[in-house]
Amino acid sequence: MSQSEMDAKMRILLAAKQLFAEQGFDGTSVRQICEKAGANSSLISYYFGGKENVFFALLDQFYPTNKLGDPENIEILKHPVEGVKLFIREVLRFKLTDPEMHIMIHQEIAIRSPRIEGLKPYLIPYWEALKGLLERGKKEGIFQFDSMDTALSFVMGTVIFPKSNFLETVYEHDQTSMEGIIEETTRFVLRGLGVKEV
Amino acid sequence: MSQSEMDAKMRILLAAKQLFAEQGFDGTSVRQICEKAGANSSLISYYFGGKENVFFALLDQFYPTNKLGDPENIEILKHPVEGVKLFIREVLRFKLTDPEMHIMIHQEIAIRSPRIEGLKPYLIPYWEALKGLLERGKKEGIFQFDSMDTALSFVMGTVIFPKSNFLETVYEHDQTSMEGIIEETTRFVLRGLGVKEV
DNA sequence: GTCTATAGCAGGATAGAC
DNA sequence: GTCTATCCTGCTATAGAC
Repeated sequence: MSQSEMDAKMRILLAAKQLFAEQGFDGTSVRQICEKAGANSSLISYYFGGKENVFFALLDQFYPTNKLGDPENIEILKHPVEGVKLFIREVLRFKLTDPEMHIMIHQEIAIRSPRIEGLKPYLIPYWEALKGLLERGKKEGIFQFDSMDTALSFVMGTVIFPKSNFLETVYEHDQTSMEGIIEETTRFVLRGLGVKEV
Repeated sequence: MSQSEMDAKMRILLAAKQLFAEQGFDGTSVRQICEKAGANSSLISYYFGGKENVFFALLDQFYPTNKLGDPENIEILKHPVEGVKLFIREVLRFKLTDPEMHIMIHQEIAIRSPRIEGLKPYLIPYWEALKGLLERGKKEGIFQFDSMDTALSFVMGTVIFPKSNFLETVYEHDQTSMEGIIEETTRFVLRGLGVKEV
């Protein structure tokens, strides 16, 4: 792959990422992407073979490798509280460092898009890991909840729901650092799960 | 409005509600709606004046009146804990009794659709009320959090994030009653906000 | 590799018959 | 009020020149 080809492809990817996040996959046209990328619209077919494949190319390019599966973290994941902390940190780090990707994925989940099937391999491992942590924590008496599904939804909603700009008039727009947000979210979740000293 | 007209309009509304929830507004065509409704596709223009107006007709028809604004609830809203309980109950009641409407609205928020402007009058009063409760609770030392925006996002994510069917393989599909879900969600949120005895 | 031009289709909306 | 037929627009994708 030549340097210029790499650039054209990458320009298309970056433009698509931004537009998908702003307007959704359906709401974004191939023409729009290429105009923003300064490329000819036929190049989408040439490089990717269609708009849908641009979406999956974005996942390959920008979705982080699952840190929760790292061997070095195996020990941490045996401790429910530390495991949940790591889980929240990883998800929020992604959400806050690449908000476009996060929003794009959130949209796909929300609209139950046909691309969900292709998304599952990227997402499911995280939620399986969380479920394992919740199960273990409940068994050990550290977490208190009745329904696993409600608990999963609780943590999921808390960590993946992005700041919605339709509430801009309600938000105070307080500036909180990434570490601050991670810390406070962790406190919300662990307290919510019934952990006493957080 | 004659009885038969009422029926045709209503059949279209119900079909649209279901399809919007399943496939999103953009992913649903006028032809599809009318086929499901057993009506001619030109009737969308005749009755509503376009697809977008079907969306807003759904809001008028099915969005609940804001119970939090009822005079009888003024006293309750002065007590942060009781107020948050009422808030969660009202939002979850809507989400669980008319999931299609809830999912449809959640989608619009997620994709930042152009219809958001028209949605705001329906939604903002709830979030303003919640913000007031959080402020008061924090001032009174009942709730503990640093960032109002993070706290708002926390409660928002918890109550509005719907069960995502892409996680069907992860969920246990435990059957919990509406009251059970409301109770457990209330516990998550109040605990998360730092309320001790819940 | 990158362009122009266009095929081919599906969408929303409407005119006009009944 | 409800239908058929059709218009127009915008989309993705591709053929083929350069």
